[in-house]
Amino acid sequence: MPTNQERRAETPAAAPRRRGRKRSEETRLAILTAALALLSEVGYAGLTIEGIAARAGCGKQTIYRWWPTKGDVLLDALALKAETHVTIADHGSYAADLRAFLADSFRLGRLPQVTEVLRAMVAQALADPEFAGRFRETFLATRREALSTVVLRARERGDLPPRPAPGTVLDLVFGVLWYRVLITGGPLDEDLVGELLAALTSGD
Amino acid sequence: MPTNQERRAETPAAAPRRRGRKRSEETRLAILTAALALLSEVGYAGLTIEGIAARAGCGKQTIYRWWPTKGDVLLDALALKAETHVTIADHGSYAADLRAFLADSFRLGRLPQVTEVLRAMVAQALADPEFAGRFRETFLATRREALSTVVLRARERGDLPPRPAPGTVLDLVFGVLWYRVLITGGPLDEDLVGELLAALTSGD
Amino acid sequence: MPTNQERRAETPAAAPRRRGRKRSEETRLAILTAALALLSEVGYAGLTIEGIAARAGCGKQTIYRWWPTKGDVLLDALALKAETHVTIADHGSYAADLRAFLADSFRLGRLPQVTEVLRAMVAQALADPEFAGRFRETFLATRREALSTVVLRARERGDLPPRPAPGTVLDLVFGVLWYRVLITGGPLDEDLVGELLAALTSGD
Amino acid sequence: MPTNQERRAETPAAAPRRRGRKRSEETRLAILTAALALLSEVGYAGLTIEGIAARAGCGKQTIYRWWPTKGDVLLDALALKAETHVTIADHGSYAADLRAFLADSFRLGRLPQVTEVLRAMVAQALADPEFAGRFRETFLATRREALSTVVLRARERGDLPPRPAPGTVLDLVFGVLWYRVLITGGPLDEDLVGELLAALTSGD
DNA sequence: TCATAATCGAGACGGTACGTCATGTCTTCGC
DNA sequence: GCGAAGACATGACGTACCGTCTCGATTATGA
Repeated sequence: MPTNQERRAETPAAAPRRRGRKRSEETRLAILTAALALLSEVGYAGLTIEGIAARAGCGKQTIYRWWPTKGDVLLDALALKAETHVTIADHGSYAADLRAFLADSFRLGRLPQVTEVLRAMVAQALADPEFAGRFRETFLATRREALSTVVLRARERGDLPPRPAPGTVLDLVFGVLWYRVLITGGPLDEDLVGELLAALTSGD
Repeated sequence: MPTNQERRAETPAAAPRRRGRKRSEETRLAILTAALALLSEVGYAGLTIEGIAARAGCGKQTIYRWWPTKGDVLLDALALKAETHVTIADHGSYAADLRAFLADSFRLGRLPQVTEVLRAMVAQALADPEFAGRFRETFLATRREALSTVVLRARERGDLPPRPAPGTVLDLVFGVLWYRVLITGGPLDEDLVGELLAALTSGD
Repeated sequence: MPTNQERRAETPAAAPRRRGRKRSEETRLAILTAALALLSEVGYAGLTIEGIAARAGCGKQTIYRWWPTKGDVLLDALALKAETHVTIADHGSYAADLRAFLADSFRLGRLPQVTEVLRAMVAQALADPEFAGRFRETFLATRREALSTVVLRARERGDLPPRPAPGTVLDLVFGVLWYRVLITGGPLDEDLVGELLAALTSGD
Repeated sequence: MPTNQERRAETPAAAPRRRGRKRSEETRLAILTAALALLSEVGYAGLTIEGIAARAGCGKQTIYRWWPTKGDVLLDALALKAETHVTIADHGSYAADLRAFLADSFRLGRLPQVTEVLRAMVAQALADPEFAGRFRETFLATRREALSTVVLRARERGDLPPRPAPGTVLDLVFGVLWYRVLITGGPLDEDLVGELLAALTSGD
């Protein structure tokens, strides 16, 4: 997952040398860690730049210099915290690939530390269209791409039911996932994997 | 849809006698109208109790007296604004019932005034667990109940595919719906109706 | 001491008959008592009409109907609480009369319940010129009149030193008294009586 | 007159190094000026922190950061506005010293801008015991000390009447002064100087 | 005896200011 | 020039009272 911390890089190729004191990696980690800790303790609404700075032992300006919003801090923090990769290896059939993808995704979605951040980022995205764009393009896009790979491979293999269309498959899968995470709090368990597989593969 | 404005009513049956000046219905409507207008103009993050009071020409206390958060104001405002009923009449088959339900729901979900409020209420729910409870029990519960009626009727009719299970059907339908409304902004169109019908009725 | 509770009496002689429910004496006493109690508990700054009404078990309007400010409530309450008369009987000499007057005044001024109210009324007078007028004309005037009687009697008797002038005597006596009550919190004791007598009678 | 603006200074000698942005002297003066202007326009009761901030063009927090109450703002503003020194030079006799002190004090006490602030500060002191302490220790103490110097010098010189005692002299002088300023609004004129001199020096 | 009228407790109303909190910007000092 | 500390203008928070205004329920005349 790409991070969004390179706000100062004017040109990606040139200008690798910048004057003055270098960015403190130590401080950067302190900020991300503090953000995650505070998110667990006080929730997204109670999370403040001021609080993160105090907890991280840094000045507010240091945060504002590198991240535009608290949501962006969390976006980076997520990459730090959880190994967010999911399996897209070829298991021989659409059903097997899909099962593996779902199992991986749900495993992550059962970690409270992960769902907390996910919920926080949606909250930020709902309040801030610019962040919503960054969120979609960095975080969401990689997830959709992964599942997309699985679906397209099934199509090539000739093993994909005619309906639902590939785009809809993505929306159905991520739909239930986010719906349970954001709204009902329902479980992401083996049952749901079975139900989804049934719904998405029965038309073959 | 039940509203949540009866904060003072201890017992629904008893206590028909309340002393003191009565609540001003005029002011109540002014507040709900102002909240909706401001939501469109400045978005949920920019919506403030102070702003609503100013626009409605009332004191802040009058809002705090009757609604605990700005989300609750919107919850009531939604009931005022849109006719939120969906069809659950019997059309003879599961597919027909489902198609009617989806058409109705999507029609509402295409109104920007409605999706604005829906997004705002989820934002509030993510930031405020107590509101989340009220939101689920008042707004979401009635939606789920409607679709539940359709599904259970199909089961009695013997017309419901063995999978997905009734509960999962609800999660799949509302999952895509909320996913598009909250996250991708994708369309709630006739195509999606078809895709959903295919996924939910193919297993028979 | 005249009270200021007759706000409705248009003409003192005529119109003794008014229709409708009579003023509740019970409530009036409850209000005055509550005001004094609260003054002791929370101080003048913390004293509110709302608090008095709650403590007295009456509506706010009932207070506003009869008294224009909380200071006026206290003005009436003072008459209820303390016997505020001072001796102006003739003791044969200016010095004796003055000593008796001072002893009486200081005795009252040593009661915390009395000084609390005095301080409160000055606070109100400083914030509210209209009340200041009522305060001067009702409460202060009677005090000054009493001492004035003593001084003028001495002049007739030929027993008053040429200086300070009668008006200044009043200002000196009440000056120290209020200064200690309002500002330094110094004692109103026998010593002060002696000092004042020395200063005011030495010129004879 | 010492000011009370050094709330942060833990030790007067140490801690010369403070990090972060320095206090804005410009803003400080704007606040004091605004407070005085508003006091004249709307009186002490109508004076609000919010109003001062608006007039001074600063945030409320900036006022709360440096002064605990509006009275403390005025306490500092007084030092800014009026040259509050009084003469305590040796004029050769108690009577001459006293006359000079009174003339100086009364001259200040005839300036409406000064009496306004004095009345305001007493109002605050009556409502707020903690402020009363600060008021006594900073403002009042220096006034009393000045007159005390005059009186004690007279005692050394052997020129002080046996009564009233030095402490009582202070109370008598400041008593009349405050009584006229706070309560009767009587004049602080040459007549009063004469009367006071007569009362305080006749016992020799 | 019954309408009229004033009072009472209660409590909602439009306001204003409170004192606090967090925002994002800025200035200052030390590394 | 980065980073900490922290002052600054801004603006919303949620609360407390203000003084006014209905309400329904009590009393009291006086016609």
